[in-house]
Amino acid sequence: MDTQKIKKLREKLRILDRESGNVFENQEDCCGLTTAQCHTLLEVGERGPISLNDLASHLGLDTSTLSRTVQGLVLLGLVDRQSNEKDRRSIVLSLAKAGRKVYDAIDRRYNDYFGRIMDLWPPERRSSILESIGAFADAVRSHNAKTGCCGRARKP
Amino acid sequence: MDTQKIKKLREKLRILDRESGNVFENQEDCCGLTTAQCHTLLEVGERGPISLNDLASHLGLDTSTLSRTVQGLVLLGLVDRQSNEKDRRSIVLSLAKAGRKVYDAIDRRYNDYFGRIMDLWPPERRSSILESIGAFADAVRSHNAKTGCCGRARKP
DNA sequence: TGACAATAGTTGCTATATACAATTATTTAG
DNA sequence: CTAAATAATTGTATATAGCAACTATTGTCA
Repeated sequence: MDTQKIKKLREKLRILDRESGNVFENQEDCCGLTTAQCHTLLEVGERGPISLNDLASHLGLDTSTLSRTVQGLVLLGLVDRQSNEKDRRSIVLSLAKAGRKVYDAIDRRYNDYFGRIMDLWPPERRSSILESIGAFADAVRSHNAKTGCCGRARKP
Repeated sequence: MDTQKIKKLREKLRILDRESGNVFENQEDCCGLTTAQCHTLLEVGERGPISLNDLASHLGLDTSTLSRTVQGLVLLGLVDRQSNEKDRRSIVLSLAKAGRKVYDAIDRRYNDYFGRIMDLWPPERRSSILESIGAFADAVRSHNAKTGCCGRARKP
């Protein structure tokens, strides 16, 4: 494929990374949480109850890193950390009551933010954009998985 | 717009962020450079000669952060840092000869990587995906700029 | 079944990346 | 000409991350 187009794509991806990466990565919009805490809380909300190990895989993080981030959320009373009775090595993470509230607030803001952007286009255009981004993201992921190219979570 | 679709989009964006963010963010593929150095070198290659200030804006970084990253690249002999004779407060960054070589190597790998992904689809599909990602990235950027939503580079 | 391997999580250590505040040198404005 | 503004650097602090070592379990197989 034409190198110029690829370079253009790379530039757009950089823009997307910078611009959308920075959205809400500030304490006001993340309810006083740090970026890592915010991501972790959202992920627990979406996937919980979940073990630390599984969550680390989804986030592509080392368990040691996540362990500390979770520790912060537990101390803030936002996440519950219970021992799994079926396998007492493992723990079960879920949203605490206060965590649910914070999750909902952040979730709503994210939805508003991206909703407002998508509303810039007419409906068919929206679907096409959603579809393209989805296809591209999936392709990148499966390509990485196939080639073992990157991301420590799948290296070994 | 439908909340479910927005949440799906957010998930795809997270995947994209994690997967494509991690591409080449390892020393083997970045020729022994750190992530920040790698990004900076690429940006100097694309936009140089450029002042530290302007480069920091493009990267959305504080000048102090970039100053240190550039310092590393200068010490490695990859970037030239010259004083601007028109305004002696400012400096002019450009690729050194060795930096050009490293730039070319990294650039080629990025192009190969994304080229291989785009080649998964037939040509019309490719154009549509490129177009969608471009439009979305631009929309996010202009939305952020308009609302002053985020990114320290534009906060003041 | 009993030793040894594998797994889940935590903690110690270190490196990287980043921002804000203060400082220096220079330029621009009033 | 002095004062404000600007570009870069340096001092300091924090967040994020991974690897290695360790503990506590669970699983395996001889």
